[in-house]
Amino acid sequence: MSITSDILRGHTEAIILSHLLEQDSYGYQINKDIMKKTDNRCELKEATLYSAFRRLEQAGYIRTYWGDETVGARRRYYSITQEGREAYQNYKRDWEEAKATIDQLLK
Amino acid sequence: MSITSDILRGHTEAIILSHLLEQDSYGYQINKDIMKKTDNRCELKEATLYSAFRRLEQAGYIRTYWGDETVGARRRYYSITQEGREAYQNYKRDWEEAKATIDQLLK
DNA sequence: AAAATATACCTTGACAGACGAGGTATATTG
DNA sequence: CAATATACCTCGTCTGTCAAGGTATATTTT
Repeated sequence: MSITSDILRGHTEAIILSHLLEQDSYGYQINKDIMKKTDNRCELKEATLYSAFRRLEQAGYIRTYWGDETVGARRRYYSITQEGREAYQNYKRDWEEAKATIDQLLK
Repeated sequence: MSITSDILRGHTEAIILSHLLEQDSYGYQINKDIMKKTDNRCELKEATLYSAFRRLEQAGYIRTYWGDETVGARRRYYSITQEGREAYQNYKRDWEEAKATIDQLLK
């Protein structure tokens, strides 16, 4: 069983930022890593991922650069900015509070 | 601070079903009760509530009947069905799993 | 008595995020 | 040489939330 789109919604950006806190990475890899981390319970579909990247960049939470691969397909790397780190803390606070609230309602 | 629409999404139906497990109730009251339960952290907007009612009824998870008020505005009551109880258990399982998964990702 | 607020129901249309389906290009494997 | 894996991307659809609007009755305030 895997996490539904409707539950995922609202967490995509936080999940990506969290991953970028560990290290810079690129779309394809982030996708695979998150699936692996969660035993395939959470899959960010490509279209979802790329639209989130666009929002995050627009917001100034991430920056991008091209990798210097000489072989294989080019990779667009993402790195989290200082604002991104702060935004992540807010996302996390929101999550902790939402989690407690929903837990309280779903007795 | 209150729960965002994007996080709420996917939980509305479960929240309503959970409330109806306690007792039959009507829209206006459910709205107030949920706000009170959560100190205004979770507010299901009216339009959101009514569209959820429609989905839940369509799915056979709730049934409705008119109250027998002789004074004041009429009330449309909702009650949870057996299928609704089963659906609730599934929502709850989904939530427990999603919660663990997201917790794992937002380190 | 008139105006405002609370109780109670409802609909319509806009918006935004997730995603299916499609596309491009390179490298490896059978 | 066809298939699969790696890697990027876009377009259009779908669905749930919600702002804004509406109706009607009862109570409270001015």
